[in-house]
Amino acid sequence: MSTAVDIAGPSSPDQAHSSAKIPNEPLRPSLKRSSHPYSLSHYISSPSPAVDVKGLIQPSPAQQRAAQPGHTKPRRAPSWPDMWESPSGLHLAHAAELLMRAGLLALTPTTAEQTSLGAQSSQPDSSGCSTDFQPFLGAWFPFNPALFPLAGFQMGGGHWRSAAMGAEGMEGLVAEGYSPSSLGGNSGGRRKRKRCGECVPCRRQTNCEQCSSCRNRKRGHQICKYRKCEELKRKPGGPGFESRVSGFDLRGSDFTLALAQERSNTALDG
DNA sequence: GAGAACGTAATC
DNA sequence: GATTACGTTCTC
Repeated sequence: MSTAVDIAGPSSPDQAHSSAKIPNEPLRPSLKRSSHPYSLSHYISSPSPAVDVKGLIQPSPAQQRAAQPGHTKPRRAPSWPDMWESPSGLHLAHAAELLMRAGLLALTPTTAEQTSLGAQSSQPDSSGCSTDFQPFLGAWFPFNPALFPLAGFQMGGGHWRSAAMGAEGMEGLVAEGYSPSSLGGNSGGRRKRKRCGECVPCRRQTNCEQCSSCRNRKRGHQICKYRKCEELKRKPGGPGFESRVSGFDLRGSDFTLALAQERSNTALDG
């Protein structure tokens, strides 16, 4: 079992079976083929000396039970979906907090970051929207750009930019999930979007095997409902489509609530 | 409108 | 060629 931090949740033999074709990474190989030289584990493998990240970022007890041998069915605890797999994104908040505690996420940008990000993220995009996560975490939250290329994307002026593609003019379309090949225009009109790789469902590594999509995979040809990319759920050009990137669908949601709760717990612990 | 079924693009 | 999964159509 890998000791690398598993952002998307638990893994177990049965889950390995249930997602036989799902790699450890939550992303499809095409996204995995980023030009970025490091994996997530690379950034997490050198935790700050004061905090044991592996100890902090662990599956829930229910997941630990599920990961134990002998479980033949991914039967979940009554609390399912738990924090790690909650479609609401709570686990993202938790992970962010944990990373911050571990010093893996800076609360304030370094000078270099400010400089580089000032040239990228802080620039308003065409819609006048700048990328800033401060409202969501109560502090400047850089969403360390080094992490984004893991999915082949990186932040850029409020749009996702394909790091692998590097086609500036395509970033808007890439943000909408269109693959470069699908943008060729000679594919007969059928354009398949790709998973963003960054939303909560995309980060899930395992199929629930219980939703209708999982149960009916042969006929349905659909990905697990809990792994269905939030971006792909939206229709291109549909309402709210333009805000999907900067907001991560967490604006005003239980994301900040979870953070507040976590901080409250921390204060109590401390 | 939601979910199921199907066609098929994309990938391995 | 097999598999996965997005997009569309159909059914309720």
